[in-house]
Amino acid sequence: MTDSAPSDTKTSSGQKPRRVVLVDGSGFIFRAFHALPPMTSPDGTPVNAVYGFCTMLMKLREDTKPDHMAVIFDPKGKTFRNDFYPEYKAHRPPAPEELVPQFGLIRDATRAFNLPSIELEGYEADDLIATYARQAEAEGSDVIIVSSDKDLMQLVTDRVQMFDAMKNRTIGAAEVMEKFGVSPNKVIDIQALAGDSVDNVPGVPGIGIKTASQLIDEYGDLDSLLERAGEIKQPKRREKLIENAELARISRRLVTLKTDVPVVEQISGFELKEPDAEVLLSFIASHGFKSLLSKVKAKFGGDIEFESPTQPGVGVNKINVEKAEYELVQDEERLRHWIAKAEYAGTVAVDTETTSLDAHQAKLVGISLSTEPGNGCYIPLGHGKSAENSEAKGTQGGFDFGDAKEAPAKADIPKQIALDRAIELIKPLLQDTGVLKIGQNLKYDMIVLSRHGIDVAPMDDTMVLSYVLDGTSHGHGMDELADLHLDYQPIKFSEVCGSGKTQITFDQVPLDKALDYAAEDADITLRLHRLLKPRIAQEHMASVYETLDRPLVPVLAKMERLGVKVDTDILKNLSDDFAKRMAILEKTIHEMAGEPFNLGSPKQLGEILFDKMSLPGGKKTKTGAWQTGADVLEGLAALGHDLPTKILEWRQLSKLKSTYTDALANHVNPLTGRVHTSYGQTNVNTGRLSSNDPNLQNIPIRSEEGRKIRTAFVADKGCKLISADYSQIELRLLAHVAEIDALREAFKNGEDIHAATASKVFGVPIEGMDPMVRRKAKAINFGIIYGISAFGLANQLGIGQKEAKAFIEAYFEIYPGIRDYMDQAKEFAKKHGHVRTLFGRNIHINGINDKNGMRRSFGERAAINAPIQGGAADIIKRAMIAVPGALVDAGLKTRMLLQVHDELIFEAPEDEAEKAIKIIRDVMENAAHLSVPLIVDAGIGDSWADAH
DNA sequence: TTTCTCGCT
DNA sequence: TCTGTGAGCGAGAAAT
Repeated sequence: MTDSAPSDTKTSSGQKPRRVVLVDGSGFIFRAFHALPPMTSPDGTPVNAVYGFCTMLMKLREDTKPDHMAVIFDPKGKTFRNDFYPEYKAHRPPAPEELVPQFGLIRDATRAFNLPSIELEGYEADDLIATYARQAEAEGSDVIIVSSDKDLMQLVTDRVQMFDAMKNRTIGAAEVMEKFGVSPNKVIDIQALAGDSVDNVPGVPGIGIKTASQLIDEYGDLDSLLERAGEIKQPKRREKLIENAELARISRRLVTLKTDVPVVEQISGFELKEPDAEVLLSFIASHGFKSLLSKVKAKFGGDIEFESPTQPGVGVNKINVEKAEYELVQDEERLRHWIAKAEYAGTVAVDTETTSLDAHQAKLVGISLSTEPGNGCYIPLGHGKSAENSEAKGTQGGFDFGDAKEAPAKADIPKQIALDRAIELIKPLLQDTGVLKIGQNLKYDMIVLSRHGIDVAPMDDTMVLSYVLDGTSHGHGMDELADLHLDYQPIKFSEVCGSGKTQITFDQVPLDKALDYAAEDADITLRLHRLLKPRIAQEHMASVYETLDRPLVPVLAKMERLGVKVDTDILKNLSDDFAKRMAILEKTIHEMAGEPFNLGSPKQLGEILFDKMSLPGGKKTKTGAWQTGADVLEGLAALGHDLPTKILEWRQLSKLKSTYTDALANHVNPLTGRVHTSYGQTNVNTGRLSSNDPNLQNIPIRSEEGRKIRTAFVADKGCKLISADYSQIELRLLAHVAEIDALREAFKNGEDIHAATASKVFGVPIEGMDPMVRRKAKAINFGIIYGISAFGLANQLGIGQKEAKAFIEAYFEIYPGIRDYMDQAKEFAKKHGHVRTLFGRNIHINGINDKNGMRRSFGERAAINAPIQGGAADIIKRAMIAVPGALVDAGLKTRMLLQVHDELIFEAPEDEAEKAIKIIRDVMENAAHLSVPLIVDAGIGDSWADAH
């Protein structure tokens, strides 16, 4: 190399030696992270360590004037040291969450500076540095190792120095002597004796650095010391050394850096190059390093300004969907390649393909990944017969399968990695705290994967991101988001699997078609993430996303996975009972009507009531049919007509039977014997959750008959159900938000809030109050939250509109702040198009500026209600995120199963239920600190009916 | 697929 | 003065 070297690289031939700078990238990022205050880039990613790294590189180039320079990183995973000492570095806690995304960025930064970014699987950065340092030294170069890691001090020589970039301090032989009390070439012996608790190097117990340096001073080196250990005068020390000689030798192997790593890149390739100004500036600008930008411009030229902040809104800043390249992964080697790629990128979009929309029964058919827009892979895992490549299948089309002998099953199954093996390989990636997993509705995939023992973390969900940003102004399905943001129409599921009767499951899809569809999903998810995530910070939604909706995803996944036990015998008995009574009612009604008709048909019923029987008060719906709602029928019943009364009874039973007792039994999962609802996190405008398949948020409670359904929701054997619900949370929130002193006082004093209101509005004492009076006040209290009108209240209470209007006026007099609050809410909504909850969630209000008066007042009522309902939803979300951890911390096995807007349901082992209830109540009541107390009512029982 | 009705908070 | 008249959901069945 010396002969062929270009003349401008100086060799040891008397001229100034060339200077090689080796940067310990992994060591630096940890120190910079802890040393520098938190910073975030415009997209909300934490970047303090990356910033520190960039300034350091700039400064280093200036100060050290290297001829060659490289940045060296620790690879992911175990190293050769773990092969002979598995405990090595085993106690390291996972990296802080804010540091995780920076691992990838720091490599990006290195490349942006046009510096080699070096790492090698199986070897620590320290070993690579050692190898390069020794090579460079042998070639007569000077070496500067940019690190302050004491493990590298063994490398210091005349030609090799260390440099602590954060303290701006050079470390030479003198500094090593100061630290270890010996010269650099004896550092290994000291470390072998003293050990290192951080890296979990054992050393010899009872011997620290001081003793070690004394001993090495006296005996020369470790081998001599161990050989002559018997000569040591202090009995304890002598024993320890003799006993632990082997431990010392292992420790020496652990701390000795490898100087003969089979490196791929050569030092000659580290020759310092000027960075591409445009690449570097765009990297720096995109991460918001303003002060660096001007420095870089001054040094390297270039002319890039900060991009003006993207206008919030839909359809801007589209990423064009360029030609994509997708790979079908069918063997372990390619899977390993993709896993490494994802580890290196630090972010990966993940999507699973399965056989069912029910995550609790779906069979995992394949996984797709994407690390960059335009790339992606699909890993088939459970494709079966007829899932051959569609072309191959086409050539088989001529065969008469009916006559042919059945081919061996294996021949029909396409080549794919065994499911268990693939899970084993991909699990570390999906659980790696250093790699962000991105999904679209990732909750589904998390449930499927959790059934294979994988807990996906950390994660981002593009569906949730979209919801936090845009509310329900549009849907958040992937096809819709792709169309909206990328102007691209992805392959539809129905194009791959068909629809209706001929629909096939994904395991029957030919691999080439499956690849196009599945890899595209991951690719698009990744692209959407790149568009949506930056908006979170720009639009100041970081708090809502980071502290509420994102951490809720794994919580919901867990709840759905657990499900709730339902006693199907109880349901069956109820069904039978309802059916009998319905049959009797049906007969009676047909007799009364004089002809048989379909009781379930509002149309036929309306014709019977109003055309045939000519009952009064008939009103028509906008489609021209008679209205037959409960209110209409109740009105007729009040006039003394029997038939409507019977219809109402029948309807109640019919509803309970079809919607609950029959339907619920069909939702019991045969594998778990429990019912697993699915929570919709992005369906409700105000921030509430919704529940579907089945909806467990509308299980009857108000009527005696309906309440029986809740007896079928039971605790597992040896367990109890706990129900904990917030008392009057929305009224309390109103009192807090609108600053209604009188209301706040009543809550602080623990008064019956409806009685208190009645007492003030109607001027009667609380003692001995007429229940009717309290009922009126209760109706007003609730009505107010929704922006009630005199008409509505009159209807509700069955009083005249004038009277109702007087009540409302009186109410506003008593609580004057309420009117102000309502006006402010409306005004805010008119101005911004949305309102905001206490916790920063924006709720879009449709029609607030509509010309149509009806639509506008609809919007106005929404503006009044949304901050209250949404604020309550935020509070219970905070509780849901905190409660499971609090229960675990208390050593309890109690688990959260269900949420019903202001109520949480838990399943607790019988003997810990009382303890659990205390913790649950405490966390829920402290989920927010308002100017009124939050109160939680909780109960224990064998069924939901008992616990409530 | 849409409409009506009704269950919950 | 008159509209139509507290909020937010999901599900089943009939009608289209």
